[in-house]
Amino acid sequence: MPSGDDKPMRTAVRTITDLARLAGVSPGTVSRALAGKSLVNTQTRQKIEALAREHGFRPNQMASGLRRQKTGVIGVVIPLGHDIRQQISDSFFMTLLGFLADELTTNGYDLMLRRVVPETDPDWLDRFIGSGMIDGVIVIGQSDQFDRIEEVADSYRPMVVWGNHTEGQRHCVVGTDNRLGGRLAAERLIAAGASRIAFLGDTGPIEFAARFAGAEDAARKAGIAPILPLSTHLSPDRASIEIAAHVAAHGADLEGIFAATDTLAALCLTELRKQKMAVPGDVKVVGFDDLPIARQTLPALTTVRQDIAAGAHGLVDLLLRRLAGEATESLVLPPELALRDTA
Amino acid sequence: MPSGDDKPMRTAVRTITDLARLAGVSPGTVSRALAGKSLVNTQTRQKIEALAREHGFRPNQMASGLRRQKTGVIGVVIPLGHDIRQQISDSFFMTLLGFLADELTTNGYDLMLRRVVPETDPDWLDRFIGSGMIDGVIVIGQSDQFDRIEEVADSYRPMVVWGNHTEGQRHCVVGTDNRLGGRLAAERLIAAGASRIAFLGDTGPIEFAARFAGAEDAARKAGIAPILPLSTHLSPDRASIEIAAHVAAHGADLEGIFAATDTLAALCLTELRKQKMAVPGDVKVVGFDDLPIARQTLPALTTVRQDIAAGAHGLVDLLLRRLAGEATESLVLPPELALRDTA
DNA sequence: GTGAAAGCGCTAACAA
DNA sequence: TTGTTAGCGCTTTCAC
Repeated sequence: MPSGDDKPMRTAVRTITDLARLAGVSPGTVSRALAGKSLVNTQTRQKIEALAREHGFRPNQMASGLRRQKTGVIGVVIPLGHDIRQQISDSFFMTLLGFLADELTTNGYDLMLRRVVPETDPDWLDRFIGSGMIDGVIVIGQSDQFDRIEEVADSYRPMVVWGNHTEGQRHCVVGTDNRLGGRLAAERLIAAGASRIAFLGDTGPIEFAARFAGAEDAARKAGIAPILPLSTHLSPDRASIEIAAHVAAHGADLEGIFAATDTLAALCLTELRKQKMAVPGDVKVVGFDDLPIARQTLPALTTVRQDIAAGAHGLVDLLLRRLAGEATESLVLPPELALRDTA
Repeated sequence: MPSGDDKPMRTAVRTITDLARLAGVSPGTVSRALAGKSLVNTQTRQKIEALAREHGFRPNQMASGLRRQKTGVIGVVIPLGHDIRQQISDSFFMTLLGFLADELTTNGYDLMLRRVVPETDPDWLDRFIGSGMIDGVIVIGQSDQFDRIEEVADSYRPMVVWGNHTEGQRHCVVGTDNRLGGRLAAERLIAAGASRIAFLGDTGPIEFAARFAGAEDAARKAGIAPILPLSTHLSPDRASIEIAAHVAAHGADLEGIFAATDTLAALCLTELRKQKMAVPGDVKVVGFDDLPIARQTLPALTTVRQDIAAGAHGLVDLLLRRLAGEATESLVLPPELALRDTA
């Protein structure tokens, strides 16, 4: 390898002013040219673009943002409520995040991700919004922060939340009709012959509460015994232990289990197998979410599908509309039963 | 509800200057007070802090960033290579991302997430770095962009990459010793009695190539037949079909399968079951990653564990050091065999 | 310990 | 069509 420097040591072009000097025009013209404004001579524009490319120049987004009072960044925040650490690694949130990244990129926005623990930082939402770094915010999951979100929604428009829709709420939300989903799940269990049914999961979070309520609706309508709530945490480690105990205590009495998430359902199937209970023979199981894992459990899991891609699309679409000043309604997505082998 | 306005309509305090006026000091003093600098009178500081709290004021980060030439944001970029869309939702990347978010937050940084498709945007890395929005960048996965990353590393210091370490490379990388991991996997298969072994997955990506090479090392050392590479895509849909075909074509000849990822291993187990092959009786299987799913397959998956939390910690630690001007070595993490029931 | 003033890099009037 | 100019909100010398 010859020792010569191939690359000429050009003066670094770091600012629009540097580039202007090189092009023999004013900074304003460079700004206009690079921003694709119409009022620039084609030749001038081409010269500037060529120069920019040659020197790998890109306008500083912080400066541009400061001046234009917009950042081109959307904040995505995940409040970690009840179980501090588990939710984030929850496959559902992660999948949603992936779709969100795509949707935002497609619309020319960057994504700033923040995980917060409202209990230790009650100011989490205002802090994010007030940072001046984001043009709008998407909140993934209401956790136990419904009231805080409502308050903020009164004075801050560009916010959309993934979660449960409650009659009369003031913040714009996108989410599956959890109550209907819960009803579908329980109806399936009942149709498969179960009449002593349990709900597996914490009924505290509002989404789960709605799923539980939907199941109760179905039970009432069918005239069977009330749904038995069996509380668990969401982290796999704790949940496994809790599920084992629940199955040992109530397994013999149960004919159907409606798990609040597919993750819990999968753990439950493992536990039922360990305790020699046949699925769907002895007990039928229905999950919620339709994550990839639902196809791979044994037997394959019957579950309630949430359309995550549609959800992400809705979140971004509504947020952009609000950014444009539109007043938007919430979007409630219909769940759908994915019928497989456990019920 | 009474109709009166409880909240006094205060003049909005949006800038440090507004707050200065209220406090009867100069903007400079407010800046110093809020930044926690030592040279401010304690009384003045407290008055300013109280006022800031009362009005929910937070300094604008874009302005601060522009002035100080740093943003407090770290970019995390995921290049989507061979299979365009699948990798992101890959549970492994998502888990790593979760840990990264925590590590960065702990260190006072925000996280800007970007997914890029290098094929359609060859300039992906420079564009991100040049945006002026980030102080440093973490690249998750080398994909097929090894050379591009090497080039950039020559002139841009605050970058750390998750991926495979190659002798003599110039970019700072954190990752598992994939070759050693591959050797562990194959050695386990061999120890379990398999001597006709296949590698399931694309050997193109450098990480996977190293895993394959490690398995070949073990095969050579044990004097058994060379490892048979069975190529697949990573997206579950395509992979299922390909795996089904591979199993049908080669299943009878095989005693061991080393899958490039747990996700592929899980699909493979499903397929083997469908085609009535007993695991580990007829064929033994080892995965890679030790994702949560590995505990839930049937039989539970023997796999090679990557310590994702340690990886995230290393990435952030090295990046912060580089930001501080230190020259850092790459970090190669030791994989570990998680012995379960499939081999 | 505090104020005044300059300026980070960019954009958008307003002129020319 | 282009140049000039005045800031966006903040930090940081440099005086006092």
